[in-house]
Amino acid sequence: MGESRDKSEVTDKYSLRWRVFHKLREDILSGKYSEHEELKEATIGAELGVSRTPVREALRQLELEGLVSIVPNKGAYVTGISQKDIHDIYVIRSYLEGLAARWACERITEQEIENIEEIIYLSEFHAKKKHYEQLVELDNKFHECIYRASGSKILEHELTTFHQYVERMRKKSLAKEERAVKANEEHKAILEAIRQRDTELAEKLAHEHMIQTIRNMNKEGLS
Amino acid sequence: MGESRDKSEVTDKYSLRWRVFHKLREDILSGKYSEHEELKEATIGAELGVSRTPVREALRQLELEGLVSIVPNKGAYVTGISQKDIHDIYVIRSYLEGLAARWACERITEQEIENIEEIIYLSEFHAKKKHYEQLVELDNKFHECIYRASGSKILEHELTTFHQYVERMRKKSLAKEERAVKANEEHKAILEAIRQRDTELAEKLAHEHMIQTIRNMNKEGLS
DNA sequence: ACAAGTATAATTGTATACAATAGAACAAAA
DNA sequence: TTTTGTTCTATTGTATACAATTATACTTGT
Repeated sequence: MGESRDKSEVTDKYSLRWRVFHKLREDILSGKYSEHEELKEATIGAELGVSRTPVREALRQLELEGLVSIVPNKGAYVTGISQKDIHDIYVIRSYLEGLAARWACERITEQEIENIEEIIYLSEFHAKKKHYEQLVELDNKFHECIYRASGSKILEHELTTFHQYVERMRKKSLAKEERAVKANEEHKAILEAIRQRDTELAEKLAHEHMIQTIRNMNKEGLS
Repeated sequence: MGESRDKSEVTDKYSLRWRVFHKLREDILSGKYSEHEELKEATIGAELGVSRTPVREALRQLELEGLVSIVPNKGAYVTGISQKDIHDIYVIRSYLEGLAARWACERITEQEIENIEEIIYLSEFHAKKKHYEQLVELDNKFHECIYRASGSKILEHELTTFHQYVERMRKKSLAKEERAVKANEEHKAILEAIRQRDTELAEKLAHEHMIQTIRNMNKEGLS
């Protein structure tokens, strides 16, 4: 990757493996590679200007995420994720987001509540202004705050992974003002339930928030 | 790992990376390494008689599973999983197993139902005979069949990972005849609900099956 | 023409060599 | 004594070299 010195040294801070990993993930999710396509270490390395070593490490990680499947001594093949997979992820999330909200009721601190309030407040602002970039960022933060507040390392880890997984889908979803506003209102309701320590309601609302997202996704033509 | 030629050539079929990965995971989960302990590539490589390369790949994978955390240019540190983490995993599984059973209702084939019947039948036999090794194996198979029958690649992948994660806990659990018999009866009920295509009941039973497992875990002194 | 077997090439698996980084030990100055 | 700066060492990051494996192409015999 020879584009050093053009985007501040921050870019260069990341290891090659990290960059290859994210590049490949992005390319797979964006459909640059077709299903079952073979990913040859040397080829990818050459394209990205790195040796096979970081490529291999990245591929091994992607295997664990289920995005490529590796046949020993043969090669790595793109698995990709289908439209159905994305739907499944949202359904799974609907359960786990519910659980996270439930646990958050029992463990959230005043400080964390205030942080989330600020996020919601800012989201209202940016929704009005149609600052979609920021909206996605704030949506990220809202959910990650809930995950954190659940007090469960494992659940946080799972949900964060899924969350990143469907990032490109969310970007589309929130780029509709109507949905952006509604999503934020749902966030508000979830926070309120958590503040009241109403576990059942919080779980239900968080669950339904995902279901709404799925509905919205299906309404707009998919992919 | 110089123990070649003692356990049939099957053992040797696996790549070094695979072996290092599983060895490390086992060692971390069994508490051989203490929390925050540093895992040096060269040291582990020397212990296992392999070079740093497979060790590195294994560590990167373990990072994604959350068992080690890697600080760039510094090292890999054991994260391990606490008793609470295990509890959390079971609660998460209780939701996802429910979902898997629900989806299985809609998609399972006659052939798959028969396979599961056979597993249950065999489990009864081995439970009576106190063949605990086989029981764990059959318990694995039962759950994996349900995961497969759910028709969701993603859900299957998630649940399989969790399942392996808590394997050592399950071994203890099923080594009590009382629990082994009860677990099998619960399996039977779940299958019956799925056969009747009763989605609500199947989900509820699969969910409660996990809750029972948690209760049982807490009864016996934990790890 | 076709099948089987063998050589050849391409690709992954593993080991090692080299580069970059971070931390420790030590020395010098205040 | 404390602080700062420098050297040295240990460890990771990356590239390359070599080994093992798999797939391909070719040859040979029928």
